[in-house]
Amino acid sequence: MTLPIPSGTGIAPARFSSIVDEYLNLWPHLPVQHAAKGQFIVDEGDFADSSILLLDGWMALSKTLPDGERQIIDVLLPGDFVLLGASVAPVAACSVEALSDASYTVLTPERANGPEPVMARLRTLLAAVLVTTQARTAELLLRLGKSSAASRTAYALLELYVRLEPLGLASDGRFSLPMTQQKIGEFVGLSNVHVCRTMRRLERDGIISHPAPGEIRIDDLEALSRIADIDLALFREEILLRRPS
Amino acid sequence: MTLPIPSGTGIAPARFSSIVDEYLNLWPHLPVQHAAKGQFIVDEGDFADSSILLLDGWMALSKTLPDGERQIIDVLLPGDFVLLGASVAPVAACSVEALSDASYTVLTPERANGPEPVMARLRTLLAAVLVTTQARTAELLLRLGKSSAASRTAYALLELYVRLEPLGLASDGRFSLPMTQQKIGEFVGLSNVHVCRTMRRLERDGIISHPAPGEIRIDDLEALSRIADIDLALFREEILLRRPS
DNA sequence: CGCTCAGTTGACGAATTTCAAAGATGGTGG
DNA sequence: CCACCATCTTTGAAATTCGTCAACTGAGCG
Repeated sequence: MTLPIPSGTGIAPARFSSIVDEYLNLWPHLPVQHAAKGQFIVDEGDFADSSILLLDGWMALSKTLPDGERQIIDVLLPGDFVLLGASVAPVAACSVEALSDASYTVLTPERANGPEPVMARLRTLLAAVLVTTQARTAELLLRLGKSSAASRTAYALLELYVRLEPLGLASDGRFSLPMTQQKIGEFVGLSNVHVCRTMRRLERDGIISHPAPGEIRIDDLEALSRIADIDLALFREEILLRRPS
Repeated sequence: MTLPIPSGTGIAPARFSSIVDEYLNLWPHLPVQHAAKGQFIVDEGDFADSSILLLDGWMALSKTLPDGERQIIDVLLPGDFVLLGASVAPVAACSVEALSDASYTVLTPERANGPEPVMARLRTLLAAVLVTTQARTAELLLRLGKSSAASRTAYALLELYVRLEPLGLASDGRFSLPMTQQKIGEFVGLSNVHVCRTMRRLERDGIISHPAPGEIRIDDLEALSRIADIDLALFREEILLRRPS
């Protein structure tokens, strides 16, 4: 199956996850939408009773305080979807922003909640993706609540790496990261200044490096996991879908 | 419809939420399970491919770091459910602990993913409950990342109050809170000591009071909302289900 | 060439944790 | 009924972490 999806920011083309295949097989004629880097697709408080299925590129779910402080709730990668709202709860709790140029499609209840067996299988996958979304949000919350700056930063890099790898978007510890330190700070709950200090230290300690602007390489996965307080094997089980064999 | 559910810690009997009604109408003969205060129903890393629907009492989703620090990801109230795992992602990312004596039932995919219209309606409700769960987790994450101790604490009290009210478990700003300051700290990411300081200050400022041990009264909802950086009306829309009229 | 924006670094101050100890409170067994 | 125990709350003082402010650097771009 070939799709008219533009290449994103990845260093290699994404292998589509099973959920994207499933959904696009079911609805082959759905319009694919595009968003430019920096564009907001949804704003907090908007009416929303559907979901977004990300096909290519990076997006962020975020919330903002009255004083302008922003927190990124979750980073979305190809194959992820956001349950934005539902008919009895139709208000979006988060904004959705494109971190890179991105393409996506809109998933409505009618296109997923039908009685057909195909849809039942789709729902099984959707539930699984939801579970992994919750799992990584929980990990993030744990670190925002109880961990140091170093641990949070290490965690963020590790989460992204672990998720990018099965998509073919990271290899040999190296991946492109289309986020400024400001945005990384919004993700892990630190000031941009402190993100810089923390990452510099990781760099000086030989744990990560910076082969090109916008790219990261993890040189010592073991050490990074230790700093992030992560058991990699368990972590992968929690936030990745089992590969259909 | 009358159910053999023991009264929880509430100061008034809970009116069951629509989702509980719906599910129990659909499966009237399901065993209701009980858990004693402090008991863990699920541990992080356990195999899990089903969900828990809380009928009565309080539960907490939590995660623990290797050094023993714990973060409460979400507090569950009657009518909430947790999507613990799914067939392609069958590992529980959180532990589930009873904060008070509680009763619950187990919700499996077979009991929700069928083609029957009743199940489709149940799924609509489940999706809505999921949306509200995500909404409050996002609010919490925002505060752990970007807010002061006062704001976090105020938020926690407010979230619980707003959720308890439509269940008939809070009236006139007053509700019972079966959590020690230690646990509140695990929820909002503060040390028990600082929770104490912060709540004492709110008390001295006449914003909350403490009519009895284990009970809280919000005396100045307006002020508490301001401290928590919350727009109450919008907040209610995001974390509450629309009442079926 | 100069502009802007992201990253970097230092110095300082504020918020929170940790450590320690002293009240409450409730439950339990004598 | 009381004494004791464990647990929770409260408060103070010291130590730490991180945010803010400010200045400088470097890369990309018109």
